[in-house]
Amino acid sequence: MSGQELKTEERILEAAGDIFGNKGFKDTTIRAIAQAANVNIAAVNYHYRDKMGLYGAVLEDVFQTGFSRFPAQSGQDLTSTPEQRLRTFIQAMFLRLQSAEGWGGFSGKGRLIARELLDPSPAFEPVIERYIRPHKDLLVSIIKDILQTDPGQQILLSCAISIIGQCIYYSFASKVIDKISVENRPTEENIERLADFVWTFSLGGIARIREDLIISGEEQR
Amino acid sequence: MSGQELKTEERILEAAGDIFGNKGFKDTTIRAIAQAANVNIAAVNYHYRDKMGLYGAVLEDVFQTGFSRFPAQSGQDLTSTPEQRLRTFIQAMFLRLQSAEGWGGFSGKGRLIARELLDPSPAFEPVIERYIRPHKDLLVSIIKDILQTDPGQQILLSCAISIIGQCIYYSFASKVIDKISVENRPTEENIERLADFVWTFSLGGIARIREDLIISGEEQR
DNA sequence: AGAAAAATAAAACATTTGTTTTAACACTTC
DNA sequence: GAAGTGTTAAAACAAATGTTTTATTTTTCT
Repeated sequence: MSGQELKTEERILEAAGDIFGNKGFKDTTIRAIAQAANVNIAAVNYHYRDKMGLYGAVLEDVFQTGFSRFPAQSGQDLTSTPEQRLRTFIQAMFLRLQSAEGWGGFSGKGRLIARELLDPSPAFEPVIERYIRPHKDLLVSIIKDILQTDPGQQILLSCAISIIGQCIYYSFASKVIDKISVENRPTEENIERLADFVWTFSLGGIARIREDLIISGEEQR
Repeated sequence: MSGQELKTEERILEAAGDIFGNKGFKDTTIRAIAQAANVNIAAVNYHYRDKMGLYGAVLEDVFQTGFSRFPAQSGQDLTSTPEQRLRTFIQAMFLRLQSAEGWGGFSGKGRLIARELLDPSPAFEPVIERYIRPHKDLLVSIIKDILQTDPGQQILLSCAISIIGQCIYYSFASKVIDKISVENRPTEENIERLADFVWTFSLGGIARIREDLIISGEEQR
């Protein structure tokens, strides 16, 4: 072995995560990954069959570690209020997307999910079923508890999209946000504050939607 | 001229907008554009110097037509409430991003902005200054009017990001949203409803932020 | 109409890049 | 320790693709 910490296969996975995240699938060259991982070009094909195979492995790895390190619900969630559960959910989302121990915020793997949302690859399909959909279901159930009524899938989903959209936009548009306002850059120190802002904003949003539901419900009588 | 409606230069611009939007810069080949535009490959280089030159022209054209067709404020905005102005702003944003007369929603140019937010190209810089920044300033001033107080740039910006994030997420993640819930797909018929949902949600969010400001303001005394 | 300029077309070029091949090396197992 | 298996390295290949060149056609201007 060539005297490095991790072995070839893992070094490739690590380097590939960063470069794929930063530049996207097409813009990433196997040669760049090989160089960053200090590995021969052929090693990539040897271990992962082809570029797409490597990408699929990266995707699975990134989601696996991200969701296990920052679960969307904490242990004592069953006893806490739905509002608190929403806070846990949003905080985890920000930490997962932005923190260095997570997907590395600015120059890291967090942008992989943004890329997949924009241009889903075949490798994303299983990730959706295993991670995204349950994640969405959890959020919807939290929202339902906050609303204290079931307004139907359409409105629940709209609420969920509004919340997720806020969170992901920070990692999505980070470069432009940075250009316009440094203070709102999702750095390590800002993460918690930004997450709590989104939390408060979303609670207000849900509350207003609830009021609207009640009003239109009364009108219908 | 080869018996087509528009002349070569414009046909290239039109085709390039769609393909760049759908597949991104790197994934788009000049040959594909030439074929879609019914034009020789060399015509692209002849009229736009190189691929990047064409991309820059597309970007400018897309933003120019988008913002002139769907301005973020209507004529009588000065007399209307800030809440109504926010509604106009959000509706315009959805129409711009999603309608067929705008940036074409699902398979169109709306995704160009998403791509630029993720990976800003040099050609985006002037677009930011000419369109994005004034657009942001307008939104911030509306929010300030709704809050009836100035909480400082940081919170104003956070509000703006939360609102913009919701809007853009629909065009950003449209493919995945479609996979999870067809009802929330931003089609022509859904646009207005979705925009009004985001509007209501955001008004609630801003209201809650305002309450928080007042509380923390009183505590400080 | 004729010359000059602009536009279009076809082919050739040069570069990048994913992949394969072949050989050398390292490690495991009996 | 030798055979076999797994891994790494260098070079070669083949396809894709942006760009240029050169020739031809069309348009414009006087």
